[in-house]
Amino acid sequence: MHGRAAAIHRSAQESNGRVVFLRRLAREGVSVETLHRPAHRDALVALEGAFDRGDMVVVFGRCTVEYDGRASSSLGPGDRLLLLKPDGSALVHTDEKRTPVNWQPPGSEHRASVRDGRLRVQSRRTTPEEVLDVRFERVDQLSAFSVAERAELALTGSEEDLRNRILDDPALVEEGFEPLETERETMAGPVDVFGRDGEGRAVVVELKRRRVGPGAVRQLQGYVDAVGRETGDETVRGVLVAPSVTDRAAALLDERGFGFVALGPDEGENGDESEDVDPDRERDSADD
Amino acid sequence: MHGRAAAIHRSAQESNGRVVFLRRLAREGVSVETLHRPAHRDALVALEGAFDRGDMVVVFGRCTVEYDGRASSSLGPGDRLLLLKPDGSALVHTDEKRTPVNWQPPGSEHRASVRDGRLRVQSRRTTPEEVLDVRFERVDQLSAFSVAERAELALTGSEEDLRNRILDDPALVEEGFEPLETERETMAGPVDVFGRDGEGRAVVVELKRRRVGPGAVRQLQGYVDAVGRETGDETVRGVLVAPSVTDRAAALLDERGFGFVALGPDEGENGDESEDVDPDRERDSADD
DNA sequence: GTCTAAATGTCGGCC
DNA sequence: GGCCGACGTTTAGAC
Repeated sequence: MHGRAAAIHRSAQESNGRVVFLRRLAREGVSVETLHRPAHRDALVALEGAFDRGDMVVVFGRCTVEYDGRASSSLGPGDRLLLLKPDGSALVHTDEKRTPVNWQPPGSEHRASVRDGRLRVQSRRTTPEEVLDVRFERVDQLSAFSVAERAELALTGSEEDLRNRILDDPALVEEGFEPLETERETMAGPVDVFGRDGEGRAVVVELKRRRVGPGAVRQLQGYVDAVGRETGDETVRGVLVAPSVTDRAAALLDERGFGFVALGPDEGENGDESEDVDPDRERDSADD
Repeated sequence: MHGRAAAIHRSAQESNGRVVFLRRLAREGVSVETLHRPAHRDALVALEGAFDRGDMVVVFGRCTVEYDGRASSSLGPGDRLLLLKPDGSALVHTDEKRTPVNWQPPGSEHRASVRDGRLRVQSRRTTPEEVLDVRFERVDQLSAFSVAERAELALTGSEEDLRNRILDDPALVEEGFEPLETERETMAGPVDVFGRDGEGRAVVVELKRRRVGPGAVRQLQGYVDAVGRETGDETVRGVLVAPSVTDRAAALLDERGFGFVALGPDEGENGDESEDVDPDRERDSADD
């Protein structure tokens, strides 16, 4: 469409003897442009056009990948899918795993070139300085997608939902609990919910949306210690709120004298027995 | 190519009046099959063929996404790219961010169907039970890629590299340090490096490949406490090894009397002044 | 920008 | 399969 697409058409015809397919659709604001088995030069022109238009680009082919930045990596030749987003993200996917084998975060700058008979896509960013280099020896397909319509993701079941649940009904933590502050700052970091119990003692509440291990207890311990030091109060209590705990976490909670409340972010989850439950009772007991 | 492709061709011709493009290439073990603006039934047949062959699939179009499992989410209509992998992974990408807006981990099972005039791709897994539902109102393009060649990723700059660096030259931690055990188990979790200093005192070393905050100090504290309790030794020392620390982390290290060694996983990184550096000196000092 | 912790985190390793 | 911590984590929110 307009100057860019024309340029791609022209290049396609110039591609000496190789079969190049190009299709561009524009309907309801969405357009797709695809090259099959393009010559590198044609792929290059198409890429530059897609970058200019702010398209999402998919390149599939045989390539190598080099990365250098926070760490360094090298990936030998193989078939991969490269996804380039207009926000500067780059993802290199193999046929396995949810996580890309290599990537570049949003804000990076993509550049394409042809060198040594290869299509090269470079993505660079700063702070920290990082470079991703994808060299295609063969491009099987290149597609540019124009993204017209968006929508917001609505997600439930987060830690924030758990917090709201507790602020709505503080008795879920324990009878008489009064929340005073969320994200209360301490030297060890922010406390999820800070409040007082029925007898006026300070209570640090740490929330987790899912089953927790020793890390959550360390976190709670760190906050309890920090509040203790910073207020001079030696009687600060700690309570962990989570759907469940591992054995080790339960033992640590016990050792430190922390409370545990079995509660998840969703309505349907173990919200009933909130009376300062001994963590041992929450685990699968041998006698049931 | 062979039965499957033929079936798609046939279906394509049956697609009443709609323009459908199909291309299948097979060279050097790689093949690509693409439908442009397919009717949902054609897309369905192509998807099933791709699942059978173990192809990587990309679907771009206007869709809604529902997810229910560890959390729940809903995503209104919009243009997205769906990537389906033969290992059961599913990724829904918008034109922003490195992280997919919705996904399903490896091991899930993908099923495609046509319902209510929409192409529906469902991905389900168990343990935990999770479902992803992508409903396409319009498919702009569907591509199936056969992945033939793979290669292993070689990455350097990890925490393991840092550990090896220290095991090679324990004096980097401090003069006289003797490593005795890695991944030493404690109730609070495994200690990166456990050893003794020149005076025979137990030393817990926590390694981090990058700049650390309070979390790393809490981790170290948890291990030091655990080793202290489990051995009855009150004199256990803690040392954090990382390229640098935040102010809060430095203050916590100081408070707990832990040591800090400025060292990263790579050769070129601050490996020189390893003599039990006061964390304060590692931070940007007001007077330089 | 840095800092701090959440995340449908994902992933690997060990049990 | 659960548990545990690393990860080029990424991302959001606060300062």
